[in-house]
Amino acid sequence: MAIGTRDRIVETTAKLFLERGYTGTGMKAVALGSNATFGSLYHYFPGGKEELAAEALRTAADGYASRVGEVLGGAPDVVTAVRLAFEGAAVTLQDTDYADACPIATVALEVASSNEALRQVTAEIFEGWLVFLEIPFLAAGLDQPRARELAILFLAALEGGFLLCRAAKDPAPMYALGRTVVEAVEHALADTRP
Amino acid sequence: MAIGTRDRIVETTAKLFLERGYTGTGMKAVALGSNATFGSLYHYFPGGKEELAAEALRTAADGYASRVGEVLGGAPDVVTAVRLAFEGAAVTLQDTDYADACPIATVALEVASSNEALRQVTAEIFEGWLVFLEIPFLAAGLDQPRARELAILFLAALEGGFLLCRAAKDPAPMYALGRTVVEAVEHALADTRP
DNA sequence: GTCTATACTTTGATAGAC
DNA sequence: GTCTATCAAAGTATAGAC
Repeated sequence: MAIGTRDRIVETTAKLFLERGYTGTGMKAVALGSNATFGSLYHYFPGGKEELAAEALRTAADGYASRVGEVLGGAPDVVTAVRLAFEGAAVTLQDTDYADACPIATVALEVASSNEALRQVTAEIFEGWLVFLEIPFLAAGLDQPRARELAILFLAALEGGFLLCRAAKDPAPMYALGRTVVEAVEHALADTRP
Repeated sequence: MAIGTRDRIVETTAKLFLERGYTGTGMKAVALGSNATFGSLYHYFPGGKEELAAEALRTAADGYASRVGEVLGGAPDVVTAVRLAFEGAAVTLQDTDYADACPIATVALEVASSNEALRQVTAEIFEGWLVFLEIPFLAAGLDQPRARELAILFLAALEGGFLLCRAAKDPAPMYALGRTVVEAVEHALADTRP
Protein backbone atom coordinates (compact mmCIF):
# COMPACT_ATOMS: atom_id res chain seq x y z
CA MET A 1 0.00 0.00 0.00
CA ALA A 2 1.12 3.48 -0.77
CA ILE A 3 2.49 5.81 1.86
CA GLY A 4 -0.19 8.24 2.87
CA THR A 5 0.11 11.99 3.03
CA ARG A 6 0.09 11.94 6.79
CA ASP A 7 3.03 9.58 6.95
CA ARG A 8 4.97 11.66 4.45
CA ILE A 9 4.42 14.75 6.57
CA VAL A 10 5.67 13.04 9.72
CA GLU A 11 8.64 11.53 7.93
CA THR A 12 9.62 14.83 6.34
CA THR A 13 9.35 16.62 9.65
CA ALA A 14 11.63 14.13 11.36
CA LYS A 15 14.15 14.46 8.57
CA LEU A 16 14.12 18.24 8.72
CA PHE A 17 14.51 18.13 12.50
CA LEU A 18 17.74 16.21 11.98
CA GLU A 19 19.18 18.84 9.69
CA ARG A 20 17.69 22.05 11.05
CA GLY A 21 16.19 21.40 14.46
CA TYR A 22 12.80 22.45 15.75
CA THR A 23 12.93 26.22 15.42
CA GLY A 24 14.75 25.96 12.13
CA THR A 25 12.09 23.77 10.56
CA GLY A 26 9.23 25.76 9.11
CA MET A 27 5.80 24.43 8.29
CA LYS A 28 6.37 25.76 4.81
CA ALA A 29 9.41 23.56 4.42
CA VAL A 30 7.48 20.58 5.76
CA ALA A 31 4.71 21.17 3.24
CA LEU A 32 7.19 21.48 0.41
CA GLY A 33 9.26 18.46 1.42
CA SER A 34 6.27 16.18 1.84
CA ASN A 35 4.36 17.37 -1.21
CA ALA A 36 1.49 18.38 1.00
CA THR A 37 -0.35 21.66 1.34
CA PHE A 38 -1.11 23.78 4.35
CA GLY A 39 -4.63 22.43 4.27
CA SER A 40 -3.37 18.89 4.71
CA LEU A 41 -0.86 19.86 7.39
CA TYR A 42 -3.46 21.44 9.63
CA HIS A 43 -6.06 18.84 8.75
CA TYR A 44 -3.91 16.06 10.21
CA PHE A 45 -2.36 18.17 12.94
CA PRO A 46 -4.87 20.71 14.24
CA GLY A 47 -2.45 21.40 17.08
CA GLY A 48 -0.04 22.88 14.57
CA LYS A 49 3.71 22.65 14.69
CA GLU A 50 3.89 21.46 18.26
CA GLU A 51 1.56 18.53 17.73
CA LEU A 52 3.34 17.58 14.53
CA ALA A 53 6.69 17.79 16.29
CA ALA A 54 5.56 15.50 19.09
CA GLU A 55 4.50 12.82 16.65
CA ALA A 56 7.58 13.22 14.46
CA LEU A 57 9.82 12.81 17.50
CA ARG A 58 8.01 9.71 18.72
CA THR A 59 8.03 8.10 15.30
CA ALA A 60 11.68 8.88 14.73
CA ALA A 61 12.51 7.56 18.19
CA ASP A 62 10.80 4.24 17.50
CA GLY A 63 12.61 3.92 14.21
CA TYR A 64 15.95 4.67 15.76
CA ALA A 65 15.38 2.22 18.60
CA SER A 66 14.63 -0.46 16.02
CA ARG A 67 17.89 0.22 14.21
CA VAL A 68 19.92 0.09 17.41
CA GLY A 69 17.97 -2.95 18.56
CA GLU A 70 18.94 -4.86 15.44
CA VAL A 71 22.60 -4.17 16.07
CA LEU A 72 22.39 -5.13 19.73
CA GLY A 73 20.24 -8.20 19.07
CA GLY A 74 22.48 -9.49 16.31
CA ALA A 75 25.62 -9.58 18.44
CA PRO A 76 26.74 -12.72 20.29
CA ASP A 77 27.43 -10.85 23.55
CA VAL A 78 27.00 -7.43 25.17
CA VAL A 79 30.56 -6.32 24.68
CA THR A 80 30.43 -7.05 20.98
CA ALA A 81 27.04 -5.38 20.78
CA VAL A 82 28.33 -2.16 22.33
CA ARG A 83 31.39 -2.15 20.09
CA LEU A 84 29.29 -2.67 16.96
CA ALA A 85 26.86 0.07 17.97
CA PHE A 86 29.57 2.71 18.20
CA GLU A 87 31.34 1.52 15.06
CA GLY A 88 28.04 1.47 13.22
CA ALA A 89 27.24 4.99 14.35
CA ALA A 90 30.65 6.18 13.14
CA VAL A 91 30.22 4.56 9.73
CA THR A 92 26.70 5.89 9.31
CA LEU A 93 27.86 9.40 10.15
CA GLN A 94 30.54 9.26 7.49
CA ASP A 95 28.21 7.75 4.92
CA THR A 96 25.63 10.49 5.38
CA ASP A 97 28.01 13.43 5.66
CA TYR A 98 27.32 13.60 9.40
CA ALA A 99 23.61 14.14 8.99
CA ASP A 100 22.17 10.83 10.24
CA ALA A 101 22.66 11.08 13.98
CA CYS A 102 20.24 11.09 16.91
CA PRO A 103 16.83 12.32 15.69
CA ILE A 104 15.92 13.65 19.12
CA ALA A 105 18.97 15.37 20.57
CA THR A 106 18.88 18.68 18.68
CA VAL A 107 15.22 19.26 19.35
CA ALA A 108 15.54 18.06 22.95
CA LEU A 109 18.15 20.71 23.71
CA GLU A 110 16.20 23.40 21.88
CA VAL A 111 12.98 22.81 23.80
CA ALA A 112 14.42 21.82 27.19
CA SER A 113 14.01 25.31 28.64
CA SER A 114 11.43 26.80 26.33
CA ASN A 115 8.67 24.31 25.54
CA GLU A 116 7.44 22.21 28.41
CA ALA A 117 5.14 19.98 26.35
CA LEU A 118 7.86 18.93 23.93
CA ARG A 119 10.40 18.66 26.72
CA GLN A 120 8.24 15.98 28.28
CA VAL A 121 8.02 14.14 24.98
CA THR A 122 11.81 14.00 24.70
CA ALA A 123 12.06 12.93 28.35
CA GLU A 124 9.72 10.01 27.72
CA ILE A 125 11.69 9.00 24.64
CA PHE A 126 15.03 8.95 26.45
CA GLU A 127 13.54 7.08 29.38
CA GLY A 128 12.12 4.50 26.99
CA TRP A 129 15.49 4.10 25.36
CA LEU A 130 17.22 3.63 28.71
CA VAL A 131 14.80 0.89 29.72
CA PHE A 132 15.38 -0.72 26.34
CA LEU A 133 19.15 -0.48 26.69
CA GLU A 134 19.16 -1.99 30.17
CA ILE A 135 17.94 -5.31 28.77
CA PRO A 136 21.20 -6.63 27.30
CA PHE A 137 23.11 -5.63 30.43
CA LEU A 138 20.59 -7.37 32.66
CA ALA A 139 20.75 -10.42 30.41
CA ALA A 140 24.51 -10.44 30.86
CA GLY A 141 24.07 -10.87 34.59
CA LEU A 142 24.36 -7.34 35.94
CA ASP A 143 21.98 -6.19 38.62
CA GLN A 144 19.43 -3.50 37.91
CA PRO A 145 21.25 -0.40 39.24
CA ARG A 146 24.41 -1.42 37.44
CA ALA A 147 22.56 -2.14 34.20
CA ARG A 148 20.98 1.29 34.39
CA GLU A 149 24.35 2.96 34.95
CA LEU A 150 25.79 1.30 31.89
CA ALA A 151 22.72 2.07 29.80
CA ILE A 152 23.16 5.73 30.75
CA LEU A 153 26.85 5.60 29.91
CA PHE A 154 26.08 3.99 26.57
CA LEU A 155 23.41 6.52 25.60
CA ALA A 156 25.23 9.60 26.91
CA ALA A 157 28.48 8.60 25.19
CA LEU A 158 26.63 7.97 21.94
CA GLU A 159 24.92 11.36 22.14
CA GLY A 160 28.14 13.11 23.07
CA GLY A 161 29.83 11.30 20.24
CA PHE A 162 27.24 12.50 17.76
CA LEU A 163 27.81 16.04 18.95
CA LEU A 164 31.60 15.93 18.69
CA CYS A 165 31.64 14.05 15.38
CA ARG A 166 29.08 16.27 13.71
CA ALA A 167 30.83 19.45 14.85
CA ALA A 168 34.25 18.23 13.70
CA LYS A 169 33.02 16.24 10.68
CA ASP A 170 35.29 13.50 11.96
CA PRO A 171 34.32 9.98 13.09
CA ALA A 172 37.34 9.62 15.39
CA PRO A 173 35.55 10.60 18.63
CA MET A 174 32.92 7.91 18.08
CA TYR A 175 35.57 5.22 17.58
CA ALA A 176 37.41 6.40 20.69
CA LEU A 177 34.18 6.25 22.68
CA GLY A 178 33.55 2.75 21.39
CA ARG A 179 36.87 1.64 22.86
CA THR A 180 36.46 3.28 26.27
CA VAL A 181 32.82 2.30 26.74
CA VAL A 182 33.61 -1.29 25.76
CA GLU A 183 36.31 -1.31 28.42
CA ALA A 184 33.88 0.02 30.99
CA VAL A 185 31.40 -2.73 30.15
CA GLU A 186 34.12 -5.39 30.30
CA HIS A 187 35.20 -4.21 33.73
CA ALA A 188 31.63 -4.16 34.98
CA LEU A 189 31.12 -7.74 33.82
CA ALA A 190 34.42 -8.84 35.36
CA ASP A 191 33.34 -7.45 38.73
CA THR A 192 30.27 -9.66 38.82
CA ARG A 193 32.22 -12.77 37.83
CA PRO A 194 35.48 -12.66 39.74
CA MET B 1 35.12 49.99 34.68
CA ALA B 2 31.57 49.58 33.50
CA ILE B 3 30.52 46.83 31.16
CA GLY B 4 30.23 48.21 27.65
CA THR B 5 27.29 47.81 25.33
CA ARG B 6 29.24 45.43 23.16
CA ASP B 7 29.96 43.10 26.06
CA ARG B 8 26.36 43.17 27.15
CA ILE B 9 25.26 42.18 23.65
CA VAL B 10 27.65 39.25 23.54
CA GLU B 11 26.73 38.12 27.04
CA THR B 12 23.01 38.34 26.34
CA THR B 13 23.40 36.38 23.13
CA ALA B 14 25.26 33.59 24.87
CA LYS B 15 22.61 33.42 27.57
CA LEU B 16 19.80 33.29 25.03
CA PHE B 17 21.61 30.57 23.10
CA LEU B 18 21.55 28.47 26.24
CA GLU B 19 17.80 28.76 26.60
CA ARG B 20 16.60 28.99 23.00
CA GLY B 21 19.38 27.97 20.67
CA TYR B 22 20.60 29.74 17.55
CA THR B 23 17.49 29.81 15.39
CA GLY B 24 15.31 30.50 18.39
CA THR B 25 17.29 33.57 19.37
CA GLY B 26 16.21 36.67 17.50
CA MET B 27 18.16 39.86 17.14
CA LYS B 28 15.17 41.62 18.64
CA ALA B 29 15.45 39.55 21.79
CA VAL B 30 19.18 40.23 21.94
CA ALA B 31 18.58 43.96 21.64
CA LEU B 32 15.92 43.85 24.34
CA GLY B 33 17.92 41.68 26.71
CA SER B 34 21.06 43.76 26.43
CA ASN B 35 19.37 47.16 26.50
CA ALA B 36 20.83 47.93 23.11
CA THR B 37 19.22 49.07 19.88
CA PHE B 38 19.39 47.65 16.39
CA GLY B 39 21.77 50.43 15.54
CA SER B 40 24.22 49.28 18.18
CA LEU B 41 23.84 45.62 17.26
CA TYR B 42 24.78 46.14 13.65
CA HIS B 43 27.34 48.76 14.52
CA TYR B 44 29.37 46.27 16.54
CA PHE B 45 28.53 43.28 14.37
CA PRO B 46 28.25 44.30 10.72
CA GLY B 47 28.20 40.61 9.82
CA GLY B 48 24.85 40.34 11.54
CA LYS B 49 23.58 37.40 13.49
CA GLU B 50 26.22 34.99 12.25
CA GLU B 51 29.12 37.17 13.31
CA LEU B 52 27.53 37.86 16.67
CA ALA B 53 26.90 34.16 17.18
CA ALA B 54 30.51 33.28 16.45
CA GLU B 55 31.77 35.71 19.07
CA ALA B 56 29.14 34.73 21.62
CA LEU B 57 30.07 31.08 21.23
CA ARG B 58 33.79 31.74 21.60
CA THR B 59 33.30 33.95 24.63
CA ALA B 60 30.96 31.49 26.31
CA ALA B 61 33.37 28.67 25.54
CA ASP B 62 36.26 30.47 27.21
CA GLY B 63 34.15 31.20 30.25
CA TYR B 64 33.02 27.63 30.54
CA ALA B 65 36.55 26.29 30.16
CA SER B 66 37.60 28.55 33.01
CA ARG B 67 34.89 27.22 35.26
CA VAL B 68 35.78 23.59 34.47
CA GLY B 69 39.46 24.43 34.78
CA GLU B 70 38.98 25.69 38.31
CA VAL B 71 37.31 22.46 39.33
CA LEU B 72 39.95 20.31 37.70
CA GLY B 73 42.85 22.41 38.95
CA GLY B 74 41.57 22.50 42.51
CA ALA B 75 41.44 18.74 42.90
CA PRO B 76 44.33 16.74 44.38
CA ASP B 77 44.25 14.08 41.64
CA VAL B 78 42.60 13.31 38.30
CA VAL B 79 40.09 10.87 39.67
CA THR B 80 38.84 13.37 42.22
CA ALA B 81 38.81 16.07 39.56
CA VAL B 82 36.60 14.02 37.26
CA ARG B 83 34.26 13.12 40.08
CA LEU B 84 33.92 16.73 41.19
CA ALA B 85 33.30 17.90 37.64
CA PHE B 86 30.30 15.61 37.18
CA GLU B 87 28.94 16.28 40.64
CA GLY B 88 29.37 20.00 40.12
CA ALA B 89 27.55 19.85 36.80
CA ALA B 90 24.68 17.98 38.44
CA VAL B 91 24.38 20.51 41.25
CA THR B 92 24.56 23.46 38.87
CA LEU B 93 21.82 21.98 36.72
CA GLN B 94 19.54 21.63 39.71
CA ASP B 95 20.33 25.09 41.03
CA THR B 96 19.49 26.73 37.70
CA ASP B 97 16.40 24.68 36.85
CA TYR B 98 18.41 22.80 34.21
CA ALA B 99 19.30 25.91 32.25
CA ASP B 100 23.03 26.27 32.91
CA ALA B 101 24.52 23.50 30.81
CA CYS B 102 26.95 23.47 27.88
CA PRO B 103 26.74 26.86 26.12
CA ILE B 104 27.79 25.34 22.80
CA ALA B 105 25.97 22.05 22.38
CA THR B 106 22.53 23.25 21.31
CA VAL B 107 23.89 25.64 18.72
CA ALA B 108 26.47 23.10 17.57
CA LEU B 109 23.78 20.56 16.72
CA GLU B 110 21.59 23.18 15.09
CA VAL B 111 24.27 24.43 12.74
CA ALA B 112 26.17 21.19 12.12
CA SER B 113 24.39 20.50 8.83
CA SER B 114 23.12 23.95 7.91
CA ASN B 115 25.74 26.61 8.61
CA GLU B 116 29.30 25.75 7.67
CA ALA B 117 30.89 28.87 9.16
CA LEU B 118 29.38 28.37 12.60
CA ARG B 119 29.96 24.62 12.41
CA GLN B 120 33.68 25.34 12.14
CA VAL B 121 33.52 27.65 15.14
CA THR B 122 31.96 24.92 17.27
CA ALA B 123 34.50 22.41 15.97
CA GLU B 124 37.37 24.66 17.03
CA ILE B 125 35.84 25.13 20.46
CA PHE B 126 35.42 21.42 21.10
CA GLU B 127 38.94 20.70 19.85
CA GLY B 128 40.30 23.37 22.18
CA TRP B 129 38.43 21.84 25.08
CA LEU B 130 39.77 18.39 24.28
CA VAL B 131 43.36 19.63 24.23
CA PHE B 132 42.68 21.38 27.52
CA LEU B 133 41.15 18.26 29.05
CA GLU B 134 44.04 16.05 27.98
CA ILE B 135 46.39 17.92 30.31
CA PRO B 136 45.36 16.39 33.66
CA PHE B 137 45.39 12.91 32.14
CA LEU B 138 48.85 13.44 30.69
CA ALA B 139 50.00 14.82 34.02
CA ALA B 140 48.73 11.64 35.66
CA GLY B 141 51.10 9.60 33.54
CA LEU B 142 48.95 8.46 30.64
CA ASP B 143 50.37 8.53 27.13
CA GLN B 144 48.97 10.92 24.57
CA PRO B 145 46.53 8.62 22.72
CA ARG B 146 45.15 7.35 26.01
CA ALA B 147 44.82 10.86 27.44
CA ARG B 148 42.91 11.89 24.34
CA GLU B 149 40.56 8.91 24.62
CA LEU B 150 39.73 9.80 28.21
CA ALA B 151 39.32 13.48 27.38
CA ILE B 152 36.81 12.47 24.71
CA LEU B 153 35.01 10.19 27.13
CA PHE B 154 34.89 12.95 29.72
CA LEU B 155 33.52 15.56 27.34
CA ALA B 156 31.09 13.28 25.52
CA ALA B 157 29.71 11.89 28.77
CA LEU B 158 29.30 15.40 30.15
CA GLU B 159 27.49 16.53 27.01
CA GLY B 160 25.32 13.44 26.95
CA GLY B 161 24.61 13.97 30.62
CA PHE B 162 23.49 17.53 30.00
CA LEU B 163 21.14 16.27 27.33
CA LEU B 164 19.57 13.52 29.45
CA CYS B 165 19.35 15.65 32.60
CA ARG B 166 17.83 18.65 30.87
CA ALA B 167 15.26 16.53 29.04
CA ALA B 168 14.26 14.67 32.21
CA LYS B 169 14.77 17.56 34.62
CA ASP B 170 16.61 15.06 36.77
CA PRO B 171 20.26 15.13 37.87
CA ALA B 172 20.47 11.34 38.26
CA PRO B 173 22.07 10.63 34.85
CA MET B 174 24.91 13.06 35.60
CA TYR B 175 25.66 11.38 38.92
CA ALA B 176 25.57 7.95 37.27
CA LEU B 177 27.98 9.17 34.61
CA GLY B 178 30.27 10.52 37.28
CA ARG B 179 30.52 7.06 38.78
CA THR B 180 31.13 5.17 35.54
CA VAL B 181 33.58 7.68 34.07
CA VAL B 182 35.53 7.77 37.34
CA GLU B 183 35.81 3.98 37.16
CA ALA B 184 37.03 4.18 33.58
CA VAL B 185 39.73 6.66 34.59
CA GLU B 186 40.75 4.53 37.55
CA HIS B 187 41.14 1.48 35.35
CA ALA B 188 43.14 3.43 32.80
CA LEU B 189 45.52 4.63 35.50
CA ALA B 190 45.80 1.12 36.96
CA ASP B 191 46.85 -0.22 33.56
CA THR B 192 49.84 2.11 33.39
CA ARG B 193 50.96 1.34 36.94
CA PRO B 194 50.50 -2.42 37.36
C1' DG C 1 -8.87 15.33 2.11
C1' DT C 2 -6.92 18.79 -0.59
C1' DC C 3 -6.42 23.28 -2.50
C1' DT C 4 -5.58 28.55 -2.75
C1' DA C 5 -5.58 32.74 -0.70
C1' DT C 6 -4.84 35.44 2.99
C1' DA C 7 -4.17 37.42 7.82
C1' DC C 8 -1.00 38.48 11.12
C1' DT C 9 3.51 38.24 13.44
C1' DT C 10 8.27 37.93 13.65
C1' DT C 11 12.58 37.72 11.46
C1' DG C 12 17.14 39.65 9.90
C1' DA C 13 18.72 43.68 8.09
C1' DT C 14 19.28 48.69 6.37
C1' DA C 15 18.85 53.90 6.13
C1' DG C 16 19.43 58.09 7.78
C1' DA C 17 18.70 61.50 11.58
C1' DC C 18 20.92 62.72 15.76
C1' DG D 1 27.60 55.30 19.08
C1' DT D 2 22.86 55.40 19.43
C1' DC D 3 18.24 56.04 17.92
C1' DT D 4 13.72 55.34 15.11
C1' DA D 5 11.57 54.00 11.11
C1' DT D 6 11.13 50.91 7.69
C1' DC D 7 11.86 46.95 4.39
C1' DA D 8 11.34 42.39 2.32
C1' DA D 9 11.03 37.81 3.58
C1' DA D 10 9.66 34.02 6.25
C1' DG D 11 7.15 32.41 10.22
C1' DT D 12 2.51 30.14 12.01
C1' DA D 13 -2.06 29.75 11.37
C1' DT D 14 -6.96 30.20 9.41
C1' DA D 15 -10.92 30.48 6.01
C1' DG D 16 -13.54 28.79 2.69
C1' DA D 17 -14.01 26.75 -2.07
C1' DC D 18 -13.69 22.35 -4.16
